Amino acid sequence: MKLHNTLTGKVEPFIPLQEGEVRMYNCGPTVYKRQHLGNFRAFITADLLRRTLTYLGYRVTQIMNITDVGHLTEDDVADASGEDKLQKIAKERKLDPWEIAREQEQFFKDDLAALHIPPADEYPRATDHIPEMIAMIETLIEKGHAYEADGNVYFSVESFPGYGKLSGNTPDKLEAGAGGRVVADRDDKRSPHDFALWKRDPKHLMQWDSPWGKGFPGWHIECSAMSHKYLGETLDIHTGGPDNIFPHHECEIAQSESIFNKTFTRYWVHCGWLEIGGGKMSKSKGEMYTLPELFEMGYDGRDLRMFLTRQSYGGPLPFDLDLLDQAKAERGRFQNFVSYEMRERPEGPDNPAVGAAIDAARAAFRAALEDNINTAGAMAALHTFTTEINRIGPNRSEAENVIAFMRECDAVFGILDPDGARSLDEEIEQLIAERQAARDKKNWARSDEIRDELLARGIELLDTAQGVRWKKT
RNA sequence: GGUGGCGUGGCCAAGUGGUAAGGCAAUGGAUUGCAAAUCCAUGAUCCCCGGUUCAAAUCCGGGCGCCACCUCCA
Repeated sequence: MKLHNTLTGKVEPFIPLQEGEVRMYNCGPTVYKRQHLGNFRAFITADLLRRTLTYLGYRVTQIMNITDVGHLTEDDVADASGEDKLQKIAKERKLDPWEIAREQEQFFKDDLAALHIPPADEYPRATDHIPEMIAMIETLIEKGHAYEADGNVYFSVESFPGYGKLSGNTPDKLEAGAGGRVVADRDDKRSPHDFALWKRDPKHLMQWDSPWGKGFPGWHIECSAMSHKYLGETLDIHTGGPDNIFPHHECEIAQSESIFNKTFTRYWVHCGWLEIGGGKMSKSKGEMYTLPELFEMGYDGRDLRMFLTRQSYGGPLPFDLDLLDQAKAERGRFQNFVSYEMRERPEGPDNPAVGAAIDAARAAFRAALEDNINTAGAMAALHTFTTEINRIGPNRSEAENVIAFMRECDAVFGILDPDGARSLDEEIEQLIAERQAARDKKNWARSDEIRDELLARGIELLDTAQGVRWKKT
């Protein structure tokens, strides 16, 4: 298995700290507003990693945080009007921020389920880990990495020489390249690059007691605290969206490594942006789609999975409805293959080419995944496979092996509907029978009339060599 | 200004030294009562200009274009 590591900028062999076991932390959602499709690219990437590692035989422990405390709107230049997003929405909706956080957390989990993303081992909430964060901040102060200023606590970036190793944004570069954007307008900070560990703001709706008075934690410390609690001092994998690289993950490294004096995360994995109209899909910009909106338009969770997984996770992914249709059509090809082409196959002589094709496809599939989760390559292997099998025309038992293999691969992609009990109501069964009778009499007009009627009701009829088949559209 | 990424056929996209996977769409053919599905066939001087090499989409240098981060953001 090879993975692209943001820390080195290279694809490198993945070797977990403990053989066969992977400890993975995923930066989760900020629960103040419904997540949109772009957000889910990061969560699908985490899911894909977990599924791939599991497929390859690793035992994976997966932790995803829930950021329910909200972030500082202006981490560096917060002032009296600086407001937390959660708090802002709460005011607008005249609701308790806790209520919104819990409601949005549930929506998030609903959306994960709709995307067929199995739950992580834990979804720790930031607000449930305030004592752990405070303890870490105290340690940072003791070790000289942080300082208090009037109820605020800041991390001193210059106390950590490794700052910038993840993103390339070292303090000198930030200084040189600031372009007027880094402004030292907070005089209680020793350096404009220092970031908040604990904030004092009487107007803030979520408040906790601390050694520095009432206040609330800075954004970055929660991930250092929770990853440590659930996964230990060194993580194998830490994931997130591209926006997390700087400053969030850079700051996490500074905090955790300053405390434990050891590598915080061995492999940093970040997905690329989901782009719409040439730019990123973003909560703070207008154009975006939530899952319920897309379901309303007739796409289902597996179509969205197909769209989000069919190309490599690392680069930018353009989004528009035409591309989503392309993905839906591509998924339809696989679904059709397992649900119809390979069903009710006739008995017949064995063909050794079928087993050989499965072996070859499995090897190609696995090799692609091991190469930095090359999903496009793995998909291509399956397309080549299905075409070859369709050409061969396997017998009944061979077709069962083919389906089993496709299901095996789908443990990674999660794009195939399980063929549950397939039944139609009696009226429809009767119409199908009536049409068959009409066809036997070559009454094509009546036959086509029934076919059109059923199509309008979402049942598509297909006349095959094995008789009439139907599928839901 | 700094940092990171991207530029491959109509669309999407693998491939990072040996002469371009795959999907979507389109067209023709086989099959079909007609369809659908399926199978077969058809398309690329890999952004530009130099250079290295027997050999470059792939390495090096220089351009051009696009995106993002540096402020909350997956």
